[in-house]
Amino acid sequence: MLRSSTAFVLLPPEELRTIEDFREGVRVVDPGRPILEEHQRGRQLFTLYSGWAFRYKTLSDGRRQILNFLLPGDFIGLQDEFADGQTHGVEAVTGVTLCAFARERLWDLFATQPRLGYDITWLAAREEKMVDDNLVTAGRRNASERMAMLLMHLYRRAQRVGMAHDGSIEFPFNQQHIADALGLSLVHTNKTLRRLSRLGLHVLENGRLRIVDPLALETLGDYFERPMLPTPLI
Amino acid sequence: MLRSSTAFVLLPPEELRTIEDFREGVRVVDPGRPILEEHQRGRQLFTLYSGWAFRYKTLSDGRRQILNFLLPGDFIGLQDEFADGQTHGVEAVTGVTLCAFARERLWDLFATQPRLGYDITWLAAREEKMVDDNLVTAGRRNASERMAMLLMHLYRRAQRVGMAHDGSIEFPFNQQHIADALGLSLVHTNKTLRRLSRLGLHVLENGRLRIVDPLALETLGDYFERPMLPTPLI
DNA sequence: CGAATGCTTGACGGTACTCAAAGATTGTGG
DNA sequence: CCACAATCTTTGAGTACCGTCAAGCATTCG
Repeated sequence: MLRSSTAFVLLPPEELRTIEDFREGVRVVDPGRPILEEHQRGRQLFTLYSGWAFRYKTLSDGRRQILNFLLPGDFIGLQDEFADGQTHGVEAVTGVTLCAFARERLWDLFATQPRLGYDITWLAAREEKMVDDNLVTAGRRNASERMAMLLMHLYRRAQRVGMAHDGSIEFPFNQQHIADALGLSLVHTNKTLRRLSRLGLHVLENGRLRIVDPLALETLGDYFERPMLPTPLI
Repeated sequence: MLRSSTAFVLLPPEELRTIEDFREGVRVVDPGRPILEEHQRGRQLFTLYSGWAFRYKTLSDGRRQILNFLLPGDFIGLQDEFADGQTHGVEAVTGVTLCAFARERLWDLFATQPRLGYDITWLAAREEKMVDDNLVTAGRRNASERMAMLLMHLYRRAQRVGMAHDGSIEFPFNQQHIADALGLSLVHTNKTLRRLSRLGLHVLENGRLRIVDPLALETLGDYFERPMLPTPLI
C-alpha cells in the first residue's frame, strides 16, 4: 500500500482520520482519458494513488506543452483553487486510481487541521520546483541534455515510490509525450532518443526503461537529483 | 501604500496584527544584487514591497534561465522551505524593499492563523501558474510569440499593482534579462525586439515600456490575461 | 487481414545560435 | 567638464540545431 512506502511521512492517527473523512470516494480513469479538462475548474481535488498522469497546457492552435508528470502521491487540482479561468489539463497515461476530495472543503481542512494545510503547501512547493526544472530544460538545454534529464528524472521518481524492479521502470509514454514534455518536435525526439540509446546510455523496450549509464546521463543533463525528503501524503 | 491597492484583498485587523508580529524587519537591496543566493537556503522569507526582482536557476556552465519576475506583493522563498538543496536564486533588478519573516515561524503561522496559511498557499499556486505559462512559452512558442507574451504579461502585472502611468510602465530590464527569461540568445532577443517595435507593437525607450497595440501582441502571443482576482498580501 | 497507431529514417529548409565588431549610453575619475 | 572605461544595444555574416515533410516499417487491435 502506498502509505507504507518509505517515501512518505508517517501521519498520526488523528490526521489520518481527518483525511479519511475528507475523502469523497475513489475514481478510476482509463489510459489516455482526461482527469481534469483544460480551461475548466473541477469540483474535486485528487490524490493520485496508482498509475502515471501528466499536467499540460495547449496553445489555441493545438501545440501542447506537458508541464510535469504525476506519480502516486501527487496532489492534483490545487492550482485551480485559485484560478482565474486559465487552467491546465490533466490526463491519465496508464490506468489510474485517484482519491477524490470535495474542493469546497479545502478551506475547512486548513482551518481544522493546519498540519494538513501545511502539507498541501509542501506538495505545491515541490511541484513548482519540478516545473522550475522543466523550464530550465526547455529554455536552456539542448535536445540531448533535455532527454538525459527527463529519463533520469522519471527513473528516480518512479524508483522512489517503489515502482522500479530489476533496475527498470514501467515506461508507458510514447514519443509524442516526451516531445511535448521537452518542447521538441516528434521527429527530433525520436532521433535524440535513438542516439542516446545507441550510445548505450539507456534501453527502452517493451514499455520499460532501463538506465544503463546513470552517471553519463546525469552529467549530460547536468541534473543530479538529491535524495528526497519523505513527502507528505494527503 | 501597497496594501490599499485594489489588487489586494482586505484583511481583518486581527490578521493584520499577526502579520505585523510575524514580521522581523525591512530589508533594502540594491539593483543587481542578490536577495537569495542560488543553492542555499535562506533563514528568512520575504514579501516584496517595492521594486522589481526575478527568480532564476543556472546550469553549471553558466547558462541562466529566469523562472519568473517578481513584483510588489510577491512572496519570496517559500519553495526553499521544502527544499532538498537545489534552490533557485532571487536577484533585484531595481532597488528593492522587502519585509522579512523568520522562516522557522512559518509553521507557527499555519497553526495559529490558518487563514494566512491558506493565503500563502494561494500565492504559491499563483506563482506556479506563472511558471506554467513560462514553460509553455519556452517549450512551444517561437521568438516573436515569446516576446509578445512577455511584454503583455509584464505590462499587465505592473498595471495591476498601480505601476502604470500614462499608459507606460517602468521597464528596468536589459536584453540579457529578457533573453534569459525567454530562453533565447541575446542577439536573437535583440533582433526580435526590434522587429516588434518596428512593426509598431510597442515602444521601449528611456527605461519605460509602452504597449502600442495590445490586441496585436495578445494575439501574436496567444496570451490573453484575464482580470485577476484580488491577491492576498502577507 | 486491414486499419490505426506509433516508431524510424532521410532530405531539406528555416529559425535561432555563435562570432565579430561597431555604435550608443552610462558611469567614473582626473 | 571632459576623457575613458564599462556596459548595453545593434547589425551583419556564417552556421547548426532542430522543425517540417514524406515515406517506409513495426506493432497492436478489432
